[in-house]
Amino acid sequence: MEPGYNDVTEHLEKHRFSGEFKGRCHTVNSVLTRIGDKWSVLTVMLLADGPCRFNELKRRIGDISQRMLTLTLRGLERDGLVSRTIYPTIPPRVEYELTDLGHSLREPVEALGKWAFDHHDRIARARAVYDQNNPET
Amino acid sequence: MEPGYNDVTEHLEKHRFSGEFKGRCHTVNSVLTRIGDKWSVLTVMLLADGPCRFNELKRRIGDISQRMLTLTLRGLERDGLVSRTIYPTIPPRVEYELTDLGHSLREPVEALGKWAFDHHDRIARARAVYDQNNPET
DNA sequence: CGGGATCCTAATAGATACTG
DNA sequence: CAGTATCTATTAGGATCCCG
Repeated sequence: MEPGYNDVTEHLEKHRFSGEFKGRCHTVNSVLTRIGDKWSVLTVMLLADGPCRFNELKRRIGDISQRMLTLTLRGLERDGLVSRTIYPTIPPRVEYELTDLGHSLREPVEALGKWAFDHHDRIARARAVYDQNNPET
Repeated sequence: MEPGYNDVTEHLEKHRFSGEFKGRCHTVNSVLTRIGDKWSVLTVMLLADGPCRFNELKRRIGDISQRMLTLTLRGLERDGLVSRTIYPTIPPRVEYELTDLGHSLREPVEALGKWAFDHHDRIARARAVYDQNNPET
């Protein structure tokens, strides 16, 4: 499992009794950390269209390395968001597909996506102002 | 701006015309990457209660280092999600507070939080199953 | 085609010490 | 109190080669 997966459960155990609110936040946080990595959300969104093979997915994402796509898919599979089906043909054919759990993630993620889209210009402006007032190192 | 902020705008520029859908995804992604870091969401959630001083925030979060809290707050401030007010008393007093933009982020984040909370047991089980079937390296 | 294994770099987190 | 500076450990991510 090489590059460290920060474990939701462990994190939960550690913080569950340190206050309901904070507990909830750490749960949110662990999920955000999980799907907030560089490729997970994009992958989930692309898989929303339907099942997809490894290399097709790779092409559609475009600038992802083979390694990261593999790791991303393994992570999503481990969390039960994506299923992996092997067709033992020659050449081999492997299809990835969103599970129900994976599909259920779309709604909140798209809500956040909408927020991002609605406000990204405002964020960009805020950054410009900030950078203006805080000269480069 | 030391530890690299992956720049929303730049990312947007690069991907805006490579398809509306993918463009949207990259936008979502950049926002997720931003707020998906280890502390941002937790910080925003705690600030939702009202203004808070640096060290009080640090205490409430508990296991954050001074450095990371500073970096997190700077990032949030730069994105216009948090305001920083200095009261030039002795000792100095600095209050952080959510801006309107920051407050508007709460809704989608809480939606995701709810999802996380509703499904984290299912995710944990999925992981257990996966790890069962995929013995440790 | 769909990866696994390996090597390498860059980004990020934490610890510690110091400062106005 | 509210940071900055510095140093180190850990992680994420890319490149490359290989294999069934």
